Amino acid sequence: MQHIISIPNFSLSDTLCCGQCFRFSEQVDGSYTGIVQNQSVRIAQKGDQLILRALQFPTDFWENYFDLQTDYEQILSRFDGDPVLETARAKYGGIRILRQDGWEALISFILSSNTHIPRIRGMIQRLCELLGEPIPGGHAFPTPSTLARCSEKDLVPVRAGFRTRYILDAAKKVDSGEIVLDQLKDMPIDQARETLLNICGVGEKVAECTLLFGFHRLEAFPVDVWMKKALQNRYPDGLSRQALSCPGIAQQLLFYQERLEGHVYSKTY
DNA sequence: GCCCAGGGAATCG
DNA sequence: CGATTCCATGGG
Repeated sequence: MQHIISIPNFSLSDTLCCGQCFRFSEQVDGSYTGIVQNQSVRIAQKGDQLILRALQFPTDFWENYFDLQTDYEQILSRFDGDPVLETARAKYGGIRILRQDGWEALISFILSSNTHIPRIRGMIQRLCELLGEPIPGGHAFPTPSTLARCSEKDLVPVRAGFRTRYILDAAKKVDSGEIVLDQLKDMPIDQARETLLNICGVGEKVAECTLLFGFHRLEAFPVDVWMKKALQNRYPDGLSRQALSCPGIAQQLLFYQERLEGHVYSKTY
C-alpha cells in the first residue's frame, strides 16, 4: 500500500540520519528502507511530499510516526535571538522527532553506550535477526518477554559485549512489570528519569535519549561527547533561554550540526 | 598498536 | 561527593 503525506519544511534524510533511529538505510535511489514495529517500509521524499510503501498500517500511523501533529514552526520560532540555534535551524530545521517505540528506543540506547552509530546499528540488526519475529523484508524488534527469557550465552551472536547484561536487566524489569514503560509518556519528567535510572546500564545520557526518542519527551536533553563539544564551543557561558524553551529539539539540532560540521572526527562517518 | 566511540558501574580517596 | 578504572568490540 502506498501512502502520500504532505509535510512542510521537512527533511527525511536529516530526520532518519540524525542519530535518533538505527533501523533505516539509504538506498541508491535516495529513498530509505527500514523496519518500524513489524512493518518494513520504503520511504522517499519529493518536495514536501513523503511517499511511503508499507504493507500495513493506515496513513494515520505514519502521520503520527513522523510527528505531524506537533507544530515545529512554532517550536523553532522560540529559538529567535539565539544566533547558534538560528544557524542550526536554517540548516537542519527539517528534523522531526520520530514517535518511535519506547521499548525499542530503550534497548537501542542502552546498546549505544561507549560505541558509535555504525556499530549500534550492527548490534541492533543482529539482535533482531536472532530474536525478532520474521516479517517480510526482515525482522521485527524482539519483545521484552522474548529477550527476558534469554541468557547471556544466547546473546553472544549479538556481540554487544558488556552491554549484554544491561539489556537483559532491562528486559526482565519490563517483562515482569516492575517497570511499566507506557507510564513514561505522561509521568512527571523527573519521575520518569528516576524510573529509567533503576535499570542497570541506564545512566543519565541513556535515560535522556530514551525519554526524548522513545517517549517524545521534548524536555529531555541528552549530553554525549558530541554535545559536550558543542556546549563547550558554542555555549561556554551556559545554555541560552531559547534552547531551554525546547531542550529536546535544540539538542538534536546542536548534536547533528556538531557531528556533521565538527572538525576533529568529521571524517569518521 | 593506539585511540576513539550518542556511557555506565564499581571502586577509591 | 569527584575522579579513576574497567568493561567488549570494531573501525580508522
